[in-house]
Amino acid sequence: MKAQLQQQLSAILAELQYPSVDVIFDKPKVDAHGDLTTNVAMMLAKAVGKNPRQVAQSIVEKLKIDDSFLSAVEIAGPGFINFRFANSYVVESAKNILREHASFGRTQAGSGKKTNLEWVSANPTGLLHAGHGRQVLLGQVIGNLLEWTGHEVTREYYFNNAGNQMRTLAESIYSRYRRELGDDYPFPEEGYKGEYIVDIAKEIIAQKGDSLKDADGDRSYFQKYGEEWCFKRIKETLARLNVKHDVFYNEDTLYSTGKISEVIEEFKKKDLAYDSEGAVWFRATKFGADKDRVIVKSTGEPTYRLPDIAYHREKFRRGFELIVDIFGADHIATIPDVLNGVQALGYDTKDVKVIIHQMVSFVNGDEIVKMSKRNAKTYTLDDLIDEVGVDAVAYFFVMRSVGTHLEFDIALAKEQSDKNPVYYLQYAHARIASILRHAETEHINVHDIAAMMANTDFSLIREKEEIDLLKKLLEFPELVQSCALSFEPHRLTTYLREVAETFHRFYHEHRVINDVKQLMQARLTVCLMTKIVIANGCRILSVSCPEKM
RNA sequence: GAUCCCGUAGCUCAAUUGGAUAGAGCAACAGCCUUCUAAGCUGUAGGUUCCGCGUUCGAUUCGCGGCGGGAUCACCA
Repeated sequence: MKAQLQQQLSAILAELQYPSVDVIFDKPKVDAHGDLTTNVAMMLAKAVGKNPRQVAQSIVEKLKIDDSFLSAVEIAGPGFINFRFANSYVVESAKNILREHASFGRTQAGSGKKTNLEWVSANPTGLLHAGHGRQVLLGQVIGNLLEWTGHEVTREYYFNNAGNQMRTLAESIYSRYRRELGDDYPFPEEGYKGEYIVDIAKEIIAQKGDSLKDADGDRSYFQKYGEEWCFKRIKETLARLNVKHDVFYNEDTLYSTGKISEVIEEFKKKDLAYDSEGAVWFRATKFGADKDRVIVKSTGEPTYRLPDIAYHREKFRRGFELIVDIFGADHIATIPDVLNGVQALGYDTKDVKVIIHQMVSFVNGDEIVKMSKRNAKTYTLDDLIDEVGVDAVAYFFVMRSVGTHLEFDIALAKEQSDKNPVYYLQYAHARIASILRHAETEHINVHDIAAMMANTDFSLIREKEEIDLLKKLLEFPELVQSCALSFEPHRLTTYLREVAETFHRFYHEHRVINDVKQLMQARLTVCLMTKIVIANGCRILSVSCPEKM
């Protein structure tokens, strides 16, 4: 429809010898302005030397409209041309929802682009805390959106099980181990204070007793044990949220295969790196940074920048055409260095999309929930899931745009009432399911979609609330596409809320189960279409949609 | 001090990526259940979109300058 109109309008512009401009359609906010609007007349007004409404008039006069598609074309406001869909067009289009059902909303906008999505990537030195939830769910939903738009997505988790942090982990466990055995052993200055360290130490005692007491500085057992313990827990937490990574990429492979030294040499050859004070420096100032950055410490160990750069290069080498990273705002400083490094190696950074989300704060009603790391008792993501449930966690973490700080109200999230937006959405789905169950007692097989289509007289779908609802449902594929391409999953929650709202209004105005068999059938079909869209949307959101509440 | 993000109704946030009368949810007030799920619906009230200047037919959106909040500025990741 859009494409057709676009073509026709472009032809008219040419015929009128107006300069050619892109004909773009928007969906007006206000119902009175129709279903599609274009601002071409305003764009042209100046060049043509006429006022926008006159320009619009001249265009509309040439327009041939097919009234099975459009019921009205109007010039409005400063010079908008507004189009209103005919009901028959809306209803006809809506049949696609039934035809495609579980795939309705999928498009090929990504045209099979090989995409690497990296997120979570927490090192196995501890548990995921509640704040990690935002990243976990953002990545999950963005991954789903990319799949729904035809990207070929590899979900990846990058981790480092060597270096400082892991040594600290081992040292922390060892210290707790000795203390649990009754020794007065010092706890490392920057050690991990969480109580899970004590749990790990106790497990080791249960298995090995005090046999590791005099390890003579060798902490490898503790490190390995700690790493495996933490990773197991992290994966379990992710699994509760249905998050599953395809690849766990170990930073160490970058060393063992020589990718790190390769980058250093290449940088030096290009005069992008130099030795000084016993360290190797990256000429970040060449890319506008305020000072150069160390990439290899005087101890010989690289800083995080170097492996990050090598890692991104490997992503390109592995054939990915789109590379998506999700980071919290606390990592913001590292991004320019990595991008500059990758660019210096000859790759186009426009194929790297870095999504930075702002931090999360937790409140419980009026009370601020602290999750200080100094505190031994941290609030973990598991704790949060236990408290509010998987669905609320999934929904709440993506319902705000990534650029804003997210305030997560635990009291609201666990409230099973209309205040809670998750329940509002799920309730709409359950309500429809309930209606469909009633239909089955009327001997209508609502699961046989082909039969539903065949038995429905679509011309009976004509109430305003029904048409409004179908229009809303028909926005779904384009919305999914737009959310995916702009990496803005929160807009999906906004949309689904509107769907639920539009459905409730329809439900309130029109009785579905009624004595007029044909009318009932038509309305059941509308219900089924709505159910399909809500279910598909929920699947993208990783939120369940219950048949009963 | 520098860099990045944010500033919209009492609170939490949207706003189709520059469009028309800035919208939802909570909270407040007033209505609607003998009938498919009231976890719902309808209505009322609530605004100098932080301030100023600019760009243009048109700015919450873009640019510049302030003010306020957050994050980051390691030979930690």
